[in-house]
Amino acid sequence: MNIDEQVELLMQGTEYGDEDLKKAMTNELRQRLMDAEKEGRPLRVYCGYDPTSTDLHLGHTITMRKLRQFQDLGHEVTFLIGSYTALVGDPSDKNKARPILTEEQVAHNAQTYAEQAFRVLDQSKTKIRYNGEWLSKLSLVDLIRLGQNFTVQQFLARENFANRLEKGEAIYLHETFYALMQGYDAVAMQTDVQVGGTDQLFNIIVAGRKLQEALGQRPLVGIITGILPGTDGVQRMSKSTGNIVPINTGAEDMYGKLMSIPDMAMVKYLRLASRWTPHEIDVFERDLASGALHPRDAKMKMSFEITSIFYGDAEAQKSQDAFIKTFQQKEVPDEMPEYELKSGQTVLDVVLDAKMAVSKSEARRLFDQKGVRLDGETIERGDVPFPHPGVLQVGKRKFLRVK
RNA sequence: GGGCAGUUACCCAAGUGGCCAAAGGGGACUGACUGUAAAUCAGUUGUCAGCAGACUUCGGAGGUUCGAAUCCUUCACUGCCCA
Repeated sequence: MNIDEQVELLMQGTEYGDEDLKKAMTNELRQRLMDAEKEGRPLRVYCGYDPTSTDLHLGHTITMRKLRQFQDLGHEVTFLIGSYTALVGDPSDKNKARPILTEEQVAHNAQTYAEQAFRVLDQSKTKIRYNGEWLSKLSLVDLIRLGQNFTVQQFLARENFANRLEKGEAIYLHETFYALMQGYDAVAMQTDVQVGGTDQLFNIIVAGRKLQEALGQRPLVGIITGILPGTDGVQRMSKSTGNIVPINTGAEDMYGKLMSIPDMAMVKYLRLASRWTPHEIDVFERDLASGALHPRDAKMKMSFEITSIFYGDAEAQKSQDAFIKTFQQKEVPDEMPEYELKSGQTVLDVVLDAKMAVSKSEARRLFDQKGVRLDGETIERGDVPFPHPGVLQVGKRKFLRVK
């Protein structure tokens, strides 16, 4: 790949919210790539992850995909675990302050986090570091010196702080330290390129670059990846919104969840989460627009690709077959949980015992709403003895083989 | 440190003594239509109970009252203004 193609690939799916900034970063990236080639050294690229939770979802992997692209182009990638910053809590893109984690939690989360990350990253080419390595050594005076590079106004101008200010919500002083700490990460690692989501724009472009410059380093190139919408296609994918595609969910579930996203979001998913090249995605987009490609088939391709990243082609194929059978041909899926019927159980008992409903009231509602079927026959009432062994279906997608 | 305002169900937000299990919106769930898409329509959305009814809930604790989300006391948390 020549430099221009590399730039195109690496800038794919980025979002700066400002054309000038994007142009500037594109140019700086091109320059860096050329310099690196001349000097015969790889670029030092990193992205930081705060191990605040253990369940990764597709949205978390966007920056990993980007790192992987750098990796494949021969650059040096560091997977930075924010062991120390997690103790502070990132105020980015939150309307509330994050809870502060204990060291044990951080250590445990970091472990599971990395395990999942290596489904995207090439483990043999990835360095893992913890920012406690250098941040824990800073003294109070050091922190104050870092703070001298910033004004309160710069922080107040930040969108998320400004929002909270306007809404009269709390902004804690310690939250402002976060950007300084992250900026210092860039300095400590002498970073050439930092990858992060749009919520990290301030931390990367303002904090990181400024500190590097102040401390005599060449300011890094910020690669700001766009936001992956959740399964609703509109809102950012996040656990609290409940629109996530989890990573550790099983191939079938992942494939199914991907099939349920709105058409609008398909291309975005490909640009941010797939291994396809910009050109391949352009073709896909064109065929979709011209009608040469049916949206359903298009989405199946997309779902296959993304599922395959995490589970491999064989599993993705199996999931696709199961999907066609269950949802397109309306047959019962091959694999489903099994349940041993105990004597005297009513249908309600089984639904509850198999955790297909949270409470009795909810189960009752499902019966009333004709949401419970046994071998395709709607069961109107829950308080009758379980009629006969068969496949119990609750709602559209919950199946249970009752024996 | 002082003054004022606020804390309601998954989220936002109404409700200022009985008509409140608590308006409205969002989200979620079910059904219809479909491509498990979107849009649309209908319904549901505290728990237990086959209608009736009972129980728990409105930041925490205590109190007034026949009766409290609503009044009082106190504690905790948040914001605003003043210092």
